[in-house]
Amino acid sequence: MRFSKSFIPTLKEVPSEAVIPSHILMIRSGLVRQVSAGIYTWLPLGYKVLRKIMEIIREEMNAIGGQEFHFPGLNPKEIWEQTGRVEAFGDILFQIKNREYVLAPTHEEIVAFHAKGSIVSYKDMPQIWYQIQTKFRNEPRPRSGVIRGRQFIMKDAYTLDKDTAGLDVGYALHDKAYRSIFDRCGIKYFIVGASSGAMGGSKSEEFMVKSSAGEDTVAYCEKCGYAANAEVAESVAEKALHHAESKNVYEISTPNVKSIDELCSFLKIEEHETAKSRIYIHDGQPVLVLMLGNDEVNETKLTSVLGGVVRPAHPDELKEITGADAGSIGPINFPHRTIADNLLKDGNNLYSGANKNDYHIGGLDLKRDAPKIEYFDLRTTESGEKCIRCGSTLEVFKAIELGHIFKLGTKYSEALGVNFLDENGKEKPIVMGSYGIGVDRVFACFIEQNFDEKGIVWKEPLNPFDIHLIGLNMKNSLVAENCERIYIDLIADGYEVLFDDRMDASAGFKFNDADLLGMPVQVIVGEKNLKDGKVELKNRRTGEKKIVELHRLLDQLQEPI
RNA sequence: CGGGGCGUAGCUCAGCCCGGCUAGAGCGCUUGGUUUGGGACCAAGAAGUCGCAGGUUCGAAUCCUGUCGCCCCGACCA
Repeated sequence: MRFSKSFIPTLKEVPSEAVIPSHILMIRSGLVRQVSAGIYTWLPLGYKVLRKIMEIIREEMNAIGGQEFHFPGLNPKEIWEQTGRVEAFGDILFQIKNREYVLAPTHEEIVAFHAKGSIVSYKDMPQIWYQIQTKFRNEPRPRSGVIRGRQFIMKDAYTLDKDTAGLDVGYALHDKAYRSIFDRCGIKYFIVGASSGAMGGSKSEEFMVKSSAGEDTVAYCEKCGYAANAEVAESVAEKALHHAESKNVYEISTPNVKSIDELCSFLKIEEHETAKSRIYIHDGQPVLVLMLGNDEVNETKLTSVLGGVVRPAHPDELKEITGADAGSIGPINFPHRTIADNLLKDGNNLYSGANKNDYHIGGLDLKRDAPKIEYFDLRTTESGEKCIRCGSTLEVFKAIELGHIFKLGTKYSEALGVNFLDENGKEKPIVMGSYGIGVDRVFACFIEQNFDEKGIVWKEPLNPFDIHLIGLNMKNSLVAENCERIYIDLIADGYEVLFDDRMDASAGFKFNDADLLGMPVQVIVGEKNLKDGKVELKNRRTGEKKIVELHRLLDQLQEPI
């Protein structure tokens, strides 16, 4: 493709609306343009890459027996009301003003609609139905470029099975297909077991990419692959000590000591010898939550342990409940329920608050002094702690969800009455699975993982072009003529070539555009080398250059630069 | 939805606090010329209802009120 005739609007300056690298580079290199918050146009070069991603997805979905559909984006609202999801999605669901339609944020309802009355026998299953299509969600806050948009492209697939054993098979096939898809796209990802949330259903896995632009926090072990959402992640951490000799409880005056840090430096003790108290209100009743040292309470774990509604106590409630302000609260003589983190079990000679302002206690023996205490895993996992599976070091970081596979079960088939007859002539609801991939996110994540200070660094197979042919000074007839011939030869040899044939752009301008656009190989044709019958090859990723004989160009391209 | 920031030429931004000639710069664009191995140079030029509406004032990009949009943090997130 000739650059001079292409719409590739590159930008020298960093667009003000973009913050993360992929977003900045997608705009600067003319791949996308924003139309409104969370709404983007894919420009030709970007759409070319997007099509490559979609084609990989298509191939892998077809390989597991998937059949491609094209479901409507516009859905009757009625069908969404039948599954209760108008309410479940709430404001996220776009609703059409002048007709009773909604813009589909996903397609379980429509799949169930088509299955109903058509998939009527156990002999009709299994089925794998999928599509690659635009989805609409009224996100309250779109962000990070195409990573979270109000309109985005999703590959969504659905399995229809007669029983859960069949569902297990379909789920495993998708797990395999997803690994192939992300592997082929050259993306570094990991897999997290997750809760299914508002989709309904049981088992699910998320395919994640590490990124500071991510919306989930996960704990990950590089060595064994253990990965979990930080809300549920477990780790091995050092327990509180149990000393042979248990001291008696004694009061210590600690004026103005409010935090564990201050307590440690005031008493010259280790964090590990202290027990921190936090007060929560659980269904209206106070609960003291005791943590070892400075460990943070994981409120998701706390909520799942307690059930019901849990919130931190307000500062003015603390005094009323404990007799002291935050910083001096402790478990001794606390008149309400007390729960503690597992790490504190059997701990003794601990320091904690005295429930009296400006006083702490020493010699706390939990078994002896707070016998009714209950122990649970309540702590927030932090980077550097040990993996519960292999003992290696865990890392905690932000991540982007690229794909999600669910075992839905019969939620939608029951709601919409999608039944079949089994081997015994008995009517049963179809068992469904649902599987999504954020196609634009694959694109953005690839860039997040493949760029440098000059621009994007594409690699096979997503690169929009194989070769960026740069003609320096196209007004020089020697350069122009040779470029034209090279361009034709490269295409004839099967390469996809972007030919920078612009007459008026200076050399430096072209070099910088080429680095920004990031094709894997640059073929640089200038008067200097051409006089000796040579051209230059540059490897975009390594920056390495090689001067080669023009007549040996095609051979040289076969070899690493 | 809570907190913060921004809206002036196609892009990046200055001017606004402290109201006052004809609203600026760089990049980009047009024309002509000179250049051509790392974002060239000279000359001439086109281009803005200062987001929108209302108000205060002799006078508003600038002050006030409202409104819309965009970005960031948080909440939310199949």
